[in-house]
Amino acid sequence: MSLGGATMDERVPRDFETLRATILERRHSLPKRIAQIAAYALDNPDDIAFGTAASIAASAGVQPSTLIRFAQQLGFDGFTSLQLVFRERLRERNSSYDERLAALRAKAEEGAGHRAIFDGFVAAASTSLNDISRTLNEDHFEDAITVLAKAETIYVLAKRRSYPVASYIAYALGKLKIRNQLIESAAGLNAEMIGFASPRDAVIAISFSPYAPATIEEARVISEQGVPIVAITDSSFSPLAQFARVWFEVAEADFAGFRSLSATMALAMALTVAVGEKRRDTGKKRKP
Amino acid sequence: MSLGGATMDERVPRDFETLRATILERRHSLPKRIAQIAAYALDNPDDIAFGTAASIAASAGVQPSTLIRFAQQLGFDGFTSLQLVFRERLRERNSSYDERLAALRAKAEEGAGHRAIFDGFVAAASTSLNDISRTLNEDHFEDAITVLAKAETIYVLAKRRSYPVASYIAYALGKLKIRNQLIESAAGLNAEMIGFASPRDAVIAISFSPYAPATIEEARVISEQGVPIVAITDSSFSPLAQFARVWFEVAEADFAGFRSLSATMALAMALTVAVGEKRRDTGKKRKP
DNA sequence: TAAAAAATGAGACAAGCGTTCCATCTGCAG
DNA sequence: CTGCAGATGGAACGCTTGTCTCATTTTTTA
Repeated sequence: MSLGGATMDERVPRDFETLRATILERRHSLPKRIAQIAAYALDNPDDIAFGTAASIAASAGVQPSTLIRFAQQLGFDGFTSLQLVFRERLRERNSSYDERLAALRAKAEEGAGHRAIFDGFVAAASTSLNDISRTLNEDHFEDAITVLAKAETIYVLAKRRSYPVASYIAYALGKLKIRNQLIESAAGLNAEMIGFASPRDAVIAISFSPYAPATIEEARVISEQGVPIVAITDSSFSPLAQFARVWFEVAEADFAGFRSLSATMALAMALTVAVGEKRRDTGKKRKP
Repeated sequence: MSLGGATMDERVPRDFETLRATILERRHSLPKRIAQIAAYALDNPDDIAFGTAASIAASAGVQPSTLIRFAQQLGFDGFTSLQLVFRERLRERNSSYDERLAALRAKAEEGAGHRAIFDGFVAAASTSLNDISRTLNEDHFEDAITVLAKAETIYVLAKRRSYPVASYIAYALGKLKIRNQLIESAAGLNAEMIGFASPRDAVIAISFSPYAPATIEEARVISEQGVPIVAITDSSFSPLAQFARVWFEVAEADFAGFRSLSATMALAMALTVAVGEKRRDTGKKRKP
């Protein structure tokens, strides 16, 4: 009976943040060696998650038994249960973005207010940025810059959903005083516009599934003229990839049926500025 | 000697990405049971990191010994060494959002090279998203949705740097079958276009410092016609704010002189979708 | 189809694990 | 200084772990 009472008194912290708070709170009332471990645990949470009781105790400069007393003092029944909290923390942190996005999607679907919609788009954008910064192929990036920096005129080709990116690229290239041509024409003169492109020029083409047929067709024509294409698309099966000299695979997360543009946008900005920088450098070298 | 040769032949993947690539590459040449574990490992990397050989084998539906053969086939000398790679992955991924951002920014600032430019733009975009999700005023957001949902036609007004956002809004509104008009005209008929707007319509206007004079002027004219304006701009001193019924302050981080658009973009997407949703709901209520 | 080779399953085993127990030490009240 | 309770160290224990071995099954080859 009294044992049952005792275990009910001590609320066992099940998540890392609660545990952390509990430790900080009791910090000053803990015995010396136990406090020593407490400090080590908060400083090296990863070691607690992965290490063995023996290795952790050695690193912290205490005996393994002290480690267990520490766990018990916090209400756990042993080191193993305490370690689970530290492991769970790693699991959660790792998948937090995807899970958060999934949760938001579910929330938004059941109609949980407009704030959820906003949060969803922010989460989708963050996820996309995370992904691209992990997966960007640096060699492709360098190749693309080389191709574009050599071009006399950079043509920019994108329709529909990708069009905003194209219009931004055109704006930024203009600001950098790099000659460029956005392939769009209210008068339906795209074909003629493309006809002017030569192998000394280059194209940035952007298209995601479902690929705008016009983009694909224009990319085909322009690549047959020998103009090198730098493509931003969403998979190696993209019809755009086959025409491209260099292509980037960008996986954008979506929300409410609308895919983010943040990763594509960041890549586009980086490409543009890097090309500008490369031109300045080679310009200096030519006429020093 | 022959042993030395053997170990040198097999390059042991030390980081998770390499390991993943290796597995995917050999996927089809692996024995059935081994392939079974390979698939499980890529699907449940967390389980591999934390589980014991026995528990993982049970979850994957194989014998523990098969797990070890899998590890050896990849060049590891046992399950334990393979597990270390999966653990290292969690350790690295764990670095929190802010830490990662700081690392990116540091790299971008000190490190020359083109990768640094890319990192810089990703960092700027992430920072902007962080900021906006902290500072977005929920009441303003609701007000803006109310104003826009009531509009017969939504006019979209933005030039230069903000134009990509406007073109995206127009695209998304179109997809949601919401009548809209992007205020741009190759023929210089903007004034006439604006003239059609009535108080039963609404405007989304976007402009950041240095404010495009045309945007400000058009916003002034259209507000004098009694058309409510929802503005996205960068400060309360913005000339756009004074004409607006509702306005949002969006602080975008910049890199290399180019400001991010990610926060503005996320807000624009959220506004658009939320308006679409609100219209569906009130539509249902009106004629059930 | 028969023989050889590769893959697999299942049990054995030593090493290392978390935990417990008890002797010793430390700090403090009387 | 003595007595005592809590804190600590270190050895011992039982159990689970990863790995190895070997018999059996499956696949490949001739």
